[in-house]
Amino acid sequence: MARIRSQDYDKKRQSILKNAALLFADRGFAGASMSNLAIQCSVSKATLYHYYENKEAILFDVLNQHINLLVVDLQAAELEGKAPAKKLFLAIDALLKSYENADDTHRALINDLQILPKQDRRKIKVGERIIVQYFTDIIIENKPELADMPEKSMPLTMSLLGMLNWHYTWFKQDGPMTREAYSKMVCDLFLGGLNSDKL
Amino acid sequence: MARIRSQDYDKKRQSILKNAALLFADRGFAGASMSNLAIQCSVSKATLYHYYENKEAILFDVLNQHINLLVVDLQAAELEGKAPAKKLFLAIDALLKSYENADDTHRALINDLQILPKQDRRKIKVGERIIVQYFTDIIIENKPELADMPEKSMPLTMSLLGMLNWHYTWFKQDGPMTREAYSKMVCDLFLGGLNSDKL
DNA sequence: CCTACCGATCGGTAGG
DNA sequence: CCTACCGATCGGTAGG
Repeated sequence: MARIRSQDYDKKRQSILKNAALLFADRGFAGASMSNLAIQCSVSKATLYHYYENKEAILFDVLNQHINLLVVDLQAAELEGKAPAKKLFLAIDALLKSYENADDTHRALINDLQILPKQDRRKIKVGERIIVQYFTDIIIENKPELADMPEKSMPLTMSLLGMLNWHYTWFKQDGPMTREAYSKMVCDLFLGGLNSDKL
Repeated sequence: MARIRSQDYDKKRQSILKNAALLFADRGFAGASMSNLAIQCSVSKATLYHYYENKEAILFDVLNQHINLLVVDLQAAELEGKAPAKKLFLAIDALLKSYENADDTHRALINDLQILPKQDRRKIKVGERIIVQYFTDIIIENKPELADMPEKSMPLTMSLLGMLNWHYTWFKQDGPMTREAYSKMVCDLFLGGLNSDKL
């Protein structure tokens, strides 16, 4: 017999995730209690345990869905046949757009990933590595001689990702610069530096 | 009557701070208990409350000492009379060197600053703003027309600080690139981009 | 600076 | 006999 699930099972699960990400980002994993989360979700604590085995499983799902969405959004960028510089801009912009409205989950990833047991942490890191490789490949397309210099291409990739991953700490939605304008600035800054004679 | 302090009062206080930073970075502020900390410091829990009024006061001191040291180390860099590009390199290198052995406090700053009450948070942010201004001034020295364009210089400064503040997530002490070599790479990358015709 | 505790709240689970 | 929950409370531990 097929098991029957509540009509809004997925909707409720997503609501738990959304609220958990907010709480984890706000107070940290340990500081966010299951009671807090239950109230935030307008369900009983027991209901949370119906959807998730324990608190850690919620954190894992928050981080896993976040990293999966980033990968999907990046791979949805249509780079095929574009010039290398254009590809870099599109990739940067796709990542920044994916970060939009995901500040909470981004914070949770940065702050709380290490709390997960090794096994789970490794699964998240697989997604992170895909993103790093994605950008490394585009950077190498822009400067082919880096292909055989991982000791240079790695720090360069991490520098680029540093700019993008730090963005949430200072960017204001209603500031003087749009997300897309910042994508362009980062792309120009990075490529300008990459192609200067010093590097 | 003057109160008498234990001979090693300051030494013990620093030991508490050092261990607290480690615990906060490892488990987050809420996840690090005063009991954990007492054991880590080989003192009783009551002793901790002899040195600090409460748990938040320890966090504040960790973050405050960290940010103060960063400011001091930056201001100790001898920039006087150096060329603008050289100044940028020296400032970047001073910050990265100051981060050395301070990964825990850096993590605590990123993850747990928001937990402090507004008043305390503001005190820490004063130090952060000094550092941002310090780099902005040097960037403007390297590209004077940015002086009247804060809507451009601000994102540029934050991009540079993003690279530096993200460094701890991937840098390995025994990796192929030294801290100083990375300072040089970041400096060349940033100045190369800044002086390219696109920006 | 210690042991011995407190009010409260933690993550998780019982019966129905 | 199932699922999807609820009110109440478990044994331990938190900050103080």
